[in-house]
Amino acid sequence: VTFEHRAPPESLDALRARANTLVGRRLVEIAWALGGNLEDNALRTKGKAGAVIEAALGASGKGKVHDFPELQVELKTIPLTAAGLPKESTYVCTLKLEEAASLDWHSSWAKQKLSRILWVATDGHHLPLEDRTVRECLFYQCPKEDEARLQSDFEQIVGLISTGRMEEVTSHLGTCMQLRPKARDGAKTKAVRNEDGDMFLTTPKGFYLRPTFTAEILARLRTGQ
Amino acid sequence: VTFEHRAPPESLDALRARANTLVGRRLVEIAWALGGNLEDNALRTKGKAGAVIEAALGASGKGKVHDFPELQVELKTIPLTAAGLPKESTYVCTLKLEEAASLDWHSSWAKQKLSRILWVATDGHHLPLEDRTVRECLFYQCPKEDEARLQSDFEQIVGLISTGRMEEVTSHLGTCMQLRPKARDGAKTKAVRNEDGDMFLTTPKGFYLRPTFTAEILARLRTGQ
DNA sequence: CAGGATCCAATTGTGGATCCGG
DNA sequence: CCGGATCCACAATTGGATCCTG
Repeated sequence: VTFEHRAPPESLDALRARANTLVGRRLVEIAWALGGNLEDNALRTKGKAGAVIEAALGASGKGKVHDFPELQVELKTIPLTAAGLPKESTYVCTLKLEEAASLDWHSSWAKQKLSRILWVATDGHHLPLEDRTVRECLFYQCPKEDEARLQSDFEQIVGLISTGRMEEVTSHLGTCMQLRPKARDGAKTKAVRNEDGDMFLTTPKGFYLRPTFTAEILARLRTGQ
Repeated sequence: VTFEHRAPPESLDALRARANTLVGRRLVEIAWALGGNLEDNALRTKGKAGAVIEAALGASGKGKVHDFPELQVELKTIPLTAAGLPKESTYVCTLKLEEAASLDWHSSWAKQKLSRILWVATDGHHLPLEDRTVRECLFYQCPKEDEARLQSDFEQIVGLISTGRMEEVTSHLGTCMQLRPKARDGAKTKAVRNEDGDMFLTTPKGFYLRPTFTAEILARLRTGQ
């Protein structure tokens, strides 16, 4: 699993053009074009499709909010079912529980990431990683209507946490975006202190887009909004 | 399982008033008031709640389209979950497959039955039959918007059958109303001949309202349309 | 059988847990 | 650990099969 990153694209049009050259190609072909491969000994493939697409498009947001910092664009690789619906929820960002009380939607990491997204949809999830293909690339600029729904979900969740009602926050909250565990097995409960000075135990959490919301977005983009 | 039927109600208001006297009562109390009981040796209770409610309200549409022929009202007893959502789909009527080609929505049995419905919703489906209660009674007059959706489902299904494409008709069709098997185990495949003279094998089928559609109807009726 | 529906095995959905590369 | 996501056991849904009464 090695390959070179391409240079960042110089404009949104250049990025979209580059993305469109990937459509229909197998992931292993894309890796070859970068001088690498996808052969490995790993038992699982989590995250590898995303890593290849990132390299091919020149995503380089190391330590930045966006994958393409100059363009303020987030890249999301999403697996589709045969029917063209998202197979999975989409990770957005982690939430620092200790900072919840001081978070505001309009300056949040979540809003920044969700405002402009290049969706790269992949196909063939019954096949080995190499043989999966890029099905379509769709550019999303978050409309006001969607932002209002996302803000509502965000504020409900962050509001409960900041008023000390963490135990009421479940993954069931949010019609577009939910809060779920985010960490590998080892990274379990830790103690955090909120701004009132209260200590509580928790596990790392992240925001995710629900598959139904992503399906709605993709459907609109396909029909030209 | 014996009880007397009450006389038919003389007006829609009388029917609604009579229905409202059942709200909150246990099914066994309703049977007692009719001089009967609900004790029996049957292993299952399918249809018994409906039979008690029919008797108590004076439904008597023997051989007629509606349960209350004078009022042109259909009675539907519907089990609810604790959250107040329908637990089951709702049977509408059977479809005579051999007549499909000559059926028209506006003169159909389905349209007639669905145009005016008294919903009697029951609660407590984790309890024995006797202890289940009547939760609410809601009168539905099918609005034009709903009728258009029902007509669309009906015509899609009937259209496929009447053009000889029975094998394409599945229970997945229809967003409001679907076609499903309707008969007990013994009543299996029989040969029918359609109007083109073609013979085909099939099983008895009936129209059912999907739980999501019924949920929408009930929610609207509760909030006063 | 027709009319009243419910039952329940199989499929779909989802949220808590987990995996990889750097 | 963080950022990239996927995995998968169990809950929710559903549609094919079935049950009772007259």
